[in-house]
Amino acid sequence: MEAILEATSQVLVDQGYAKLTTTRVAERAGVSVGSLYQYFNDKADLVRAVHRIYIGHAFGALRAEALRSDGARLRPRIEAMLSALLKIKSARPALSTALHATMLELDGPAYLKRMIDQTQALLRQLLEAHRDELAIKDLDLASFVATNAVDGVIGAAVATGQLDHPDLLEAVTQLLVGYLEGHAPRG
Amino acid sequence: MEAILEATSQVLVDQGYAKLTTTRVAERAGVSVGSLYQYFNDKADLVRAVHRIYIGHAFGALRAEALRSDGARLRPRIEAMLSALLKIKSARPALSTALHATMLELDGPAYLKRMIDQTQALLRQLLEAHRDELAIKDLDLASFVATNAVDGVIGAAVATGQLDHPDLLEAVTQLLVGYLEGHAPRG
DNA sequence: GCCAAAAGTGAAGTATCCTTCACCTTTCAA
DNA sequence: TTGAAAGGTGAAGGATACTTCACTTTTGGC
Repeated sequence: MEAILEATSQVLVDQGYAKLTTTRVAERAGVSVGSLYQYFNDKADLVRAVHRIYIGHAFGALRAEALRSDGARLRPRIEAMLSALLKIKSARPALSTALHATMLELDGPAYLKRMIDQTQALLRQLLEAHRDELAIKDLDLASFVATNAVDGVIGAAVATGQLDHPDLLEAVTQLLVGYLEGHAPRG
Repeated sequence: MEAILEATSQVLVDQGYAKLTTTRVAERAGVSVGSLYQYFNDKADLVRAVHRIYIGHAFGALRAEALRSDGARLRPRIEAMLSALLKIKSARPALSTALHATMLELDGPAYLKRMIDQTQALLRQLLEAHRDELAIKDLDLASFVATNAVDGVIGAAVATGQLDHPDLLEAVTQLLVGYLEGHAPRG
């Protein structure tokens, strides 16, 4: 089953979901087509499983980093979390892009909503812990904007193969912290 | 042909690319399947055409807004362009999301690269015109980050149906301007 | 009114693909 | 050793899709 999931990831990365067939996955996994259906209900289920694992991994790392840096100032905490995120994406850049595209196709906007809600909740918790350092009126809006801004930048960096740009981490950190700390003046 | 393109958009929005068949498109357009192939080479070509038109529309509006606001300060210019962008997305929110997902599936990361390059170039021009107001070392990095941050936030807003949030425009403007103007202090 | 070119039609050909299931192989407790 | 349960196999069924092309309809210049 491990082999099946790995095969799915590989086919997804270098053929795309449109060309991901049960036969191809089985072939690459070194098992027969029938075996796929022993573990997964159908083709979509297979991809969702890969995605679930990947996402669990990523969120786990982010949550862990949030805990580990508890007590520190906002900026270093955010930088640590962003650094963890970059590290995860760097491990298998193409996979995260391919999974994103596939889930978008499979579950449509509903998928995006789930992702956004989850990330937003994570960031909102962080912001609440640092509420006194900030002067944010609408925590929900702020975490929504911050979450998706980061996601946009990092997603683009992954897709264009610039994850290892030496100044990326600093730039994204600055984007986030600058927004969060500096958006009071206009209030 | 207009009808075919519109039918494609509609099917894409409420069925997704996986269920977009030539038969369905022809049906909704009120023509026969054969007619599709008189104007387009194949199914993918059809979707690409819709996308091309949509993107041309969007970039045209952005460029126009950039010209119209020539001479003004950076912040109002950016706000004007963002406002134009929000207006375009508001017109057919589901379409922009559906097209994005489909092109991602069709052309993979290559599609993203093209989009990013185009937007980045547009923003870079703007930044160069205001170089004296800013203290940016790496214009490329700055426009990359800014571009994709905005794209991430607005894309998420579209997908979650929050495009009409009253404070969205102000928040995104602040995100962008804050990043561009305020990222010197660390240099 | 005529006719050739352009536009339109849709049944049929060809190609995959997903999924099932009857059968085979391995595992392992008794 | 035995035999039943669990795991694995892959050919075949059933369904759907893309694309083509011989044929019909419309258009528009003369």
